[in-house]
Amino acid sequence: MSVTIKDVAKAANVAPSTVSRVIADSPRISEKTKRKVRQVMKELGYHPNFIARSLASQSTNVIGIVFPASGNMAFQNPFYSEVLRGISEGVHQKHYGIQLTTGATEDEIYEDVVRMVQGRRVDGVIMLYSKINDKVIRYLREKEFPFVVIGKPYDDPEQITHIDNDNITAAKEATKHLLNLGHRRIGFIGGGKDLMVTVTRLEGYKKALEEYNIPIREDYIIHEEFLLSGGKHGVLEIMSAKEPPTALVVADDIMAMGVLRTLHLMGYDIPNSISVISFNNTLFSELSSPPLTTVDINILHLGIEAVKNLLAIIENPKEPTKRVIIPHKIIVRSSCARI
Amino acid sequence: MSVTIKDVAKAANVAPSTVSRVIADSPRISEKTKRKVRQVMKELGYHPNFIARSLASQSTNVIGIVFPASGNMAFQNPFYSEVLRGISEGVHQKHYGIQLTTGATEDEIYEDVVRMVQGRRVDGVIMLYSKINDKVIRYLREKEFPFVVIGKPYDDPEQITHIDNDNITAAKEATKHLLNLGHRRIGFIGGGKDLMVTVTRLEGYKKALEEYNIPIREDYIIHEEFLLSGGKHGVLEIMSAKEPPTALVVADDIMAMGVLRTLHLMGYDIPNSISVISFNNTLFSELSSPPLTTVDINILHLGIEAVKNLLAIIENPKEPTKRVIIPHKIIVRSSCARI
DNA sequence: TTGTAAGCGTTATCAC
DNA sequence: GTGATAACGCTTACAA
Repeated sequence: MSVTIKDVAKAANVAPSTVSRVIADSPRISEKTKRKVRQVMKELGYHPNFIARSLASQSTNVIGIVFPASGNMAFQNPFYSEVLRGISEGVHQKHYGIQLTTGATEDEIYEDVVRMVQGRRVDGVIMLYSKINDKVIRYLREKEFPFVVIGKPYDDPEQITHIDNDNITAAKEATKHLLNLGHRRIGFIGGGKDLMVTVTRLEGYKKALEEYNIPIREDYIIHEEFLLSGGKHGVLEIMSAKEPPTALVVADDIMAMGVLRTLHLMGYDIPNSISVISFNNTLFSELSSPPLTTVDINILHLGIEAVKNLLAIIENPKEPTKRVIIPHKIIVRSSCARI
Repeated sequence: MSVTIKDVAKAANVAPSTVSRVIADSPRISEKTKRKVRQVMKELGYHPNFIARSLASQSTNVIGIVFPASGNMAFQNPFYSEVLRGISEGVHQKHYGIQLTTGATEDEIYEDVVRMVQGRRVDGVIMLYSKINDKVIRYLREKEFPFVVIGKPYDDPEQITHIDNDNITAAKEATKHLLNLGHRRIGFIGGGKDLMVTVTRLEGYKKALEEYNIPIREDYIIHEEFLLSGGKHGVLEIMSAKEPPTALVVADDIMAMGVLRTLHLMGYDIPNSISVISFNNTLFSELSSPPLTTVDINILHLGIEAVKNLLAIIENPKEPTKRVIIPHKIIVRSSCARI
């Protein structure tokens, strides 16, 4: 039906292999032949069949993107749109395509990845999350399939190329920001305990308190989902302590939106009766009232670097393992005040 | 390297074609053979190579998603995350994969689509936007390639299967909502003039005014980008009219966020000194202050229906053209008041 | 019910 | 420099 390499070969009076070489711009073909063949390709409206090429060359020029499994509500979080934007940018110049997992549960996503990998649909994979004991990662490592993770891998981080922020330091700085404003009763609201971002940000929070010789209180540490509702539940719980905190470190912007709103409903005035600092600097933090003081983690670059490093691995499987740290920066807005 | 259909055939003492038939669950194979072959597949850890299958069967089980070209800032708008969620949901059960365009400009996206289509990488395409004189649509129609559009096609809408809201009626109702609250000076802030959502929503706005015998004022109609900044510019312009409007119809939530914020900075009190109604009912509208009265267009179902209809076309190219209208509903919050 | 063999459209390995 | 020809891993007539 559609025009193939053979049609071009016939019309140009050369062999199919020659046409293939012209496509690959092989230096072993004379300029004259190249010109002729290209001319014919244009006339006939030839476009290479990538599927056939993939089968023959054992590579697809497509990379797979693995989303986390929060009932697919993950999409709600602008973090993913933004990181996808970065990935698109990185991938586009290199003429790679991207394919997404579509599963909603952990098992479905695992199946998606297996299908992508075993089905030879992709040349490599970018993991958009990192959690403790993840079977997807285990699988990818077993297969020795090219992949990078955005975030800090739980097992053997020195053996897995990953793109991350220094979340421990970032959280430490965020907490110190509060400390420096005079707060001493500071709470932490994070996502699931098994998510590495939560783990590392919690660690930074604890370190800051330790530096100030402030004892860690378990009732000041709450884990909820990275959703609006998670923020709501978290704040209800944490503020029911006998001595409620005067400031909150919230591990995610969207969660912080829930926190802000609930606090407001409870009658708190932000930042005067309670301060809130959060993470990610997505559009939400700019738009909330009051605008959120938040840690900008440069999501776009997480995506861009992920692609860059994954492609390096794909092109050279012996590429040494790397850890890339994207710088962060506290963006001071109006959700924190001196106590 | 990895286990193929031949390995399975050998191990199970059958022909490759038999294995192939077992995979396809052909009724012409005895249960006994099926059991045996499946057993061997499990033992050997066989997984079909989709690329090879695609080449042989001339179908990929992948659909392409085409994003609009607003310098890729489109991702900023939760509309796309949400519609993608719907698409994922629809696609997943059918075991289809999704591939995204990654281009940022109109030309890049066009190239992406051509590569997807000519490269036989996808079986069909979902357009996530609709604009006047779009070369992507023209190309898809020329090729007679399966596609559906989310939104109303500009040319020959009766010849293109599309999933849409009744945006004219929706905008009419939104405007009447304002009219019923006593407003008579009502402005419209929409996206680019070439976007069909803008065109249809503007039309609905005009119709409502006409019904109330209110003359259309050109200085009350503004076109800006569907971005935060678009809302800001739009409101600055519209409020500089000699007789500024007392109410605004804004064609998009995120734009409305910009409108709200700018209005606030200008000293307006919403909804008491000016009312705002918008569209889409994304998370933003719930979180803004005041919460936005907005038209819920059921984005999730736009995505789900798009997939359903596209798959129908892929499976049966003779499938009649359809127009699917997803119901809308005004969600009353706190951004509109009686004048 | 199962096997044989010819594609699917490329790339890659030999020759010449 | 260019041309045959054999993969790549599967599907699908056509035979048996």
